Amino acid sequence: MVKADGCVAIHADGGAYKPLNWMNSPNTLTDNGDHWVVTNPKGETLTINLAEVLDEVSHEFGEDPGLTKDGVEAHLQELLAASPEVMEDGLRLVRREYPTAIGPVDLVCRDADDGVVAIEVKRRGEIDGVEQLSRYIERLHLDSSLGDVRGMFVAQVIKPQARVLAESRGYRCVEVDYDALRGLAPDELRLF
Amino acid sequence: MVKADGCVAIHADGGAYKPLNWMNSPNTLTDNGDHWVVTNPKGETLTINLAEVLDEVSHEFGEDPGLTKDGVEAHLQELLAASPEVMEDGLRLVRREYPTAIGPVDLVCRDADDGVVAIEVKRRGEIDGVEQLSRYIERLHLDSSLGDVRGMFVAQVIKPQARVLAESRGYRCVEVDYDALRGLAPDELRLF
DNA sequence: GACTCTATCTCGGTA
DNA sequence: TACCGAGGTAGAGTC
Repeated sequence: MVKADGCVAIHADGGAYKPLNWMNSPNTLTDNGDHWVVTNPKGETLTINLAEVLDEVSHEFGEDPGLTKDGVEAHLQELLAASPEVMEDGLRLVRREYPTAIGPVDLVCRDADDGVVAIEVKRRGEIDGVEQLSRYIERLHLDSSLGDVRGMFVAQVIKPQARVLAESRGYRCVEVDYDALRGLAPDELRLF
Repeated sequence: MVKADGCVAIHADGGAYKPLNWMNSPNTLTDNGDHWVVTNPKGETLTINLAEVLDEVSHEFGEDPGLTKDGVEAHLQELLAASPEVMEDGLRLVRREYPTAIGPVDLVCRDADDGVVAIEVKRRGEIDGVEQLSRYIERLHLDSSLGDVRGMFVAQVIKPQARVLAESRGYRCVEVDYDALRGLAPDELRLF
């Protein structure tokens, strides 16, 4: 199996996981008819002798959409959506993944005074997360139906630089404990 | 990719080694047209939604010949054949894989006194290796052209029980250092 | 980019 | 059969 990045894998007809032999990209494949030679910049060589060719097919698959994993940032967001009061007393969820033209806002809530709060959720709170929140808030301000929008930056750990930037822009910073949150969540969100 | 043992692997178009997702055999695959459901006895489920089918090919490959690895017992035997004096002064190779009716003897040599020596080579010397050597020597004694045959048991490590048995039968025990042997071998046998 | 840690790890070896 | 350790580990997350 030769993939789009040039890597080569030789699979046996059993055992899903590991190829018999392989070479990762970057490499170069030379097709010599009855044998292929694959070499990489480290000077390693993989020679494949072809005894018989039963089939040979090739397809273009285009961009790899990749995988999105469950149980990390998405799961943290889910837990916070289920228990907004953990972040601030009186907070109520308006919606998760609130759509804007520049991407969805993780959480939009209303506070005890009915003011709109835009919340950016990260596992590790760093500067780029604060910038992201700023862009969303700027965007939400254009939506006159929401009135004034307050920002809140929520993460398991917020780095000092990120905290300074966020607070200088008037965003509240909240650190949350993932495990405690998990214990607090309603049964249907718990994994055990 | 579905293999002969029923295992299923979903590969992205890059990164040779690891599938995006997979399920090992034993399992059962149910083809529901637009989606496949793979389940295993542990109760785990893998559901594959088919967005588009570009190609579908199937081949019978027959018995898997497997892989034989270099650098293990066969390689040790090769190195010893190239340097018999490592095992005993004056030893000269007669031949490797000396054929008998019950299988090949790893090495047959002649010692300084021109006596025939049958040698069993193992990575780890255990009792079954000594028994194997005994059978070969018994067999070689039937071959009157060789005269008396002495036994030698050679391994990287010889277990105490195996050593006791071998020496009680009059076989010399020799432990050899693979790495030292490798450094000692002629250039064409060296890998670097 | 270097380093650390996890894995439905796989795979081989040994008690 | 269970446990332990290495791997061309790969791959993701972190500093």
